[in-house]
Amino acid sequence: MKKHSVVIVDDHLLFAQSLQGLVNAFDEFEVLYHVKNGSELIKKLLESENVPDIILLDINMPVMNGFETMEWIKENRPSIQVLALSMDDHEETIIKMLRLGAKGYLLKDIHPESFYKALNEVISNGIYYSERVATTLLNSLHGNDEKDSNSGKQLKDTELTFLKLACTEMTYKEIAQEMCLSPKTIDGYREALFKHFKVKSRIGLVLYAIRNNLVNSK
Amino acid sequence: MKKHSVVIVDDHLLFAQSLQGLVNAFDEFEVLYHVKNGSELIKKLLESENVPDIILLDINMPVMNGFETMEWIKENRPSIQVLALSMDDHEETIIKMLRLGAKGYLLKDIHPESFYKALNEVISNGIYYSERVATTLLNSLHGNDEKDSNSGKQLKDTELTFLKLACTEMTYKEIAQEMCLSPKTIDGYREALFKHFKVKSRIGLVLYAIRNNLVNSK
DNA sequence: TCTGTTAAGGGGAAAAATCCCCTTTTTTTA
DNA sequence: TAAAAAAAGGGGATTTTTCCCCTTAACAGA
Repeated sequence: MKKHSVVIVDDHLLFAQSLQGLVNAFDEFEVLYHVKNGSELIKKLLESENVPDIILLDINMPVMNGFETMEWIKENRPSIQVLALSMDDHEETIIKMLRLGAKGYLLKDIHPESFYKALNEVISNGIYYSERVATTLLNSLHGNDEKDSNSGKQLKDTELTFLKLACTEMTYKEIAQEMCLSPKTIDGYREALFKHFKVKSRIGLVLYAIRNNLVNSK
Repeated sequence: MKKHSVVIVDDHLLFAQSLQGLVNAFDEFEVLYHVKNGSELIKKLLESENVPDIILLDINMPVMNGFETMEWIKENRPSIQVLALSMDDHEETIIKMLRLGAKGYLLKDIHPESFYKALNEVISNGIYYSERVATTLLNSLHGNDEKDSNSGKQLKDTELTFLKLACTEMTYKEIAQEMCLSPKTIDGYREALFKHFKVKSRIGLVLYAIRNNLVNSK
């Protein structure tokens, strides 16, 4: 029987290498190669006819992150099953990734046996959720989450731009200039986001944005 | 020849498990066990006479993080060589960990061969630095780092307390009450930290603190 | 075409944050 | 032990931030 082929995309070489060992230890799977980021993946996919069955995709990577990479795969290699693989258990991130077309979302603290199960399920059913992810999504659906229930409506471009600049030492006046809008309009965005995220101050906004990976904090 | 024994402390089970496979593949090393956090490590160390040669210690963990764990090891099992193992390449974090007694600092994007080298070096020389860590430390010594050159003088307890509360939606007035100090004193801390970190606003302070892991952002 | 919605922006005031210069009391240290 | 440095706190002014209520124009759906 032909083994299912897996590609690993993760900037943590040590992790990628170790994970490769783990996957290769499973009878049904084998790792074709692993790469450090989205750009490298695309290069490899373009230059090789050997299309993998599964891509294990990290989200936080330098150069080209998981979201951008996922978009490219969806556009150009829609037949590949993508499992997102991240330490980030924030709802915004999970939903964003699944919306982009990931077939499952694994947290890096997953137990190796569940990982094996995930690989198999994504091959047979085309979908897998880890338990904690499922719980998070359920909470979201039922609105049981104080802070995270806002993830439904996604931010408009202009709001996101504002948010990014708000996570900066700029004053609102400077942000307004940067965005070529009136300070009053900026104030409107501010108020909208405060309500949306249920925060009380710009500090709260920054913390929320960082915790939910809406801006890259580092 | 007896193999050198290794213990892995990391909350990412998948990583820990994979890494265990990698380490066991080296002739000279074998993994005794791996645990999810500092508390579990201590429990294991206390109930077993089998003292490991090397501990691979993650820093960001729930329950009991790498810093606290390192302190305990230094106090109670000083003969064990500890290699910190983190994704975090910020100077503050590296220096803090090395000050606490870690014998080396590995970044998780390290190449597996360097990892093997690190294990060997820490056994033979009792010390190892990955290249990027060494570079960071050199920059620090030569003061070539705009923002990070302040890592030398470390914060006083009271300043750190203030900083943590500043990374919160509390107003300064509330922080003052919480710390049982006059708002004016708090204002003094604020100004001192602004100068120390070369930031212009409370937002800047929060960003700096998060980026340098002075507070735990998540 | 009427109507509801949304983006953009204004007025104005209260509350926080920022800044600079100063006093008093401890604590260090030369 | 006298001088220096550090810690706690005050006065007061200027900006920024935050809030609430209102107007106008564009636009989409029934």
